[in-house]
Amino acid sequence: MIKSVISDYLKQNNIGTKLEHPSVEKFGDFAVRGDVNFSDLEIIEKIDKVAGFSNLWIKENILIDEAKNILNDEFKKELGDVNKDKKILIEFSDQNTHKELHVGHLKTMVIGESVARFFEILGAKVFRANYQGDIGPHVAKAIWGVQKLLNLQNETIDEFNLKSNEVKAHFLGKAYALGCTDYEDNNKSEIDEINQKLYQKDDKTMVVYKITRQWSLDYYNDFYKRFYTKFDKLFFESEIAEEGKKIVENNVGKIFEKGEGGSIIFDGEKYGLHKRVFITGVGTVTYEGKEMGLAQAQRQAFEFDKAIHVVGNEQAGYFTVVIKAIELIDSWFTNKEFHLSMGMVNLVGKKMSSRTGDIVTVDSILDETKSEVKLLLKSDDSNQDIVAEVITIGAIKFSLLKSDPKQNSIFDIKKSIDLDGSSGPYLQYTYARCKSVINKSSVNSYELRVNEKFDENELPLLRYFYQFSEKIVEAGERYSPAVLAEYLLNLARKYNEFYAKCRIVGEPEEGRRVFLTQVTAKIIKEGLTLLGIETVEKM
RNA sequence: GUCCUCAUAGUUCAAUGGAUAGAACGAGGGUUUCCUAAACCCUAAAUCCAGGUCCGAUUCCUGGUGAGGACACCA
Repeated sequence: MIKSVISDYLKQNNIGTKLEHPSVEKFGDFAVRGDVNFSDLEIIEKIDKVAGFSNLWIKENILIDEAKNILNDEFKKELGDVNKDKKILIEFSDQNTHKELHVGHLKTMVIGESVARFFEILGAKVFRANYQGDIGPHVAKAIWGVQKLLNLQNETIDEFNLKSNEVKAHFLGKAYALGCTDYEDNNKSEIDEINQKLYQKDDKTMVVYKITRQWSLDYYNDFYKRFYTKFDKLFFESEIAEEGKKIVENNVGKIFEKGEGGSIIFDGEKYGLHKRVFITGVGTVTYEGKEMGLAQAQRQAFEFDKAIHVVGNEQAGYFTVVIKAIELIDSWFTNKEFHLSMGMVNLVGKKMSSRTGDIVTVDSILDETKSEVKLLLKSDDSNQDIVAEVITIGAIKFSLLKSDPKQNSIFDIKKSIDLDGSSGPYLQYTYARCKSVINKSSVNSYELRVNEKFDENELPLLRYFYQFSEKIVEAGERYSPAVLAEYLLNLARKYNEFYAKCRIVGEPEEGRRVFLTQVTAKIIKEGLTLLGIETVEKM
């Protein structure tokens, strides 16, 4: 009974599973595990789910149509309806001016950009926002350090200002580290004074502040370009601080309350969370307080349906409290604010810290990876530098995207970025290989016959294509580009396997096989684009 | 101390209650008169421990153990 119901169901839906497993009992063209024992309906659901994920066996005609849809971009139309008319604000926010960029920041930038692209292909209107800390003690420390270092070098800030973005940024990083070590030892009061002056907009301090702030911004801008990210708007702490403070003050007695020493706090404990200080006893607004202003500023810039804050998971507790406060102040924000909690990037054995200098700077990764890529390049490439750059960025981005963003990851400085195996270059290489085959073949487009038979080497590849759309949707729903990254790797492996076994050009099967190659190339290119990675035609 | 994550081959990661736990790196062995060897093929190698729920648990629950993080004037 069960068997016939399932069998009919599977046949109707053109679904079946592989037959080879020892624990399956055969019947007709289809199979199911032998030891099942629940109602017909339940088992159909289960099988459907299992079959939907792997070993799916759909009639070839359906598969061929799917593949054709990919080639002529039809699949994009369907995807565009998934999040149609949704407005998503994505905030990249763990950078501070006056500090150096490290791998952790890179992860935010790379994942944020990719998630943005997923929402775009799924039909949403996306607004990329960048939120940076350009005021506060860390800035004071850096400024203090800059002044000290310039004195030592006998150089004025205007002279130094003529140097390259990179030099200035590293100098600033060094100055910040110096400020940090000295803060603990003996110059606490001096640095605190600078911090006060920053908030009071003291003229002399502001001169140095403005110049050094620009150093950071210019430097970051270079990276945004190199990593194919651009922002619709930059939000700065210094600009929203006042508004945030006002909002907090206006809600004292309602949402906020007086804490110890004249501070203003939010008592999250009423909601099962914890208490946090929004305005300090001295009257300066904290990060939490500023967030109240940021929410409003972001709403003003873009009336979003959802705001996604791409920030490390160490901020998870912080965000639950802050989001609660935002929602209580203005119910418009209810269920719109979302913290995309990302795992941290740690160094082998220790935590990364820009205070102690235990960081892997973005420059060092770029330089090291690029020089390694250049060693692998064939010498007859005319535009070597462009190719090397695309592969370098691809390798770095992919290494950050290939695992679930929520997981913490470990970065090993000694083991540089992967260039083979499960890597960006592996995909780029497979793409270039496909292009090479396509160029060698005289077949441009091949009209597949009705009931065209694909042989045993071709079929595994054909069966893989239809999953492309599904994986994009899944990756979007889970905020996990890794889902697609994994799929692309598997597809590329399938293709390379096929390539190793079958000749394409000049064979009787050339038409079909070029078709498969074209679809593979198309998926890899579109897929990599979603990950924010470019391809090269030759490598 | 309270709370939150997490624990899978030597290493880095997959597996959203289903079939034989899947890759990559590293280790060992092999493939190029032939469309790109950044590739392909073969071998060895893993679910932290103890209970529970279920026909079925890496996945859910409880308790251990271990790692990371957050817990009032930092950002």
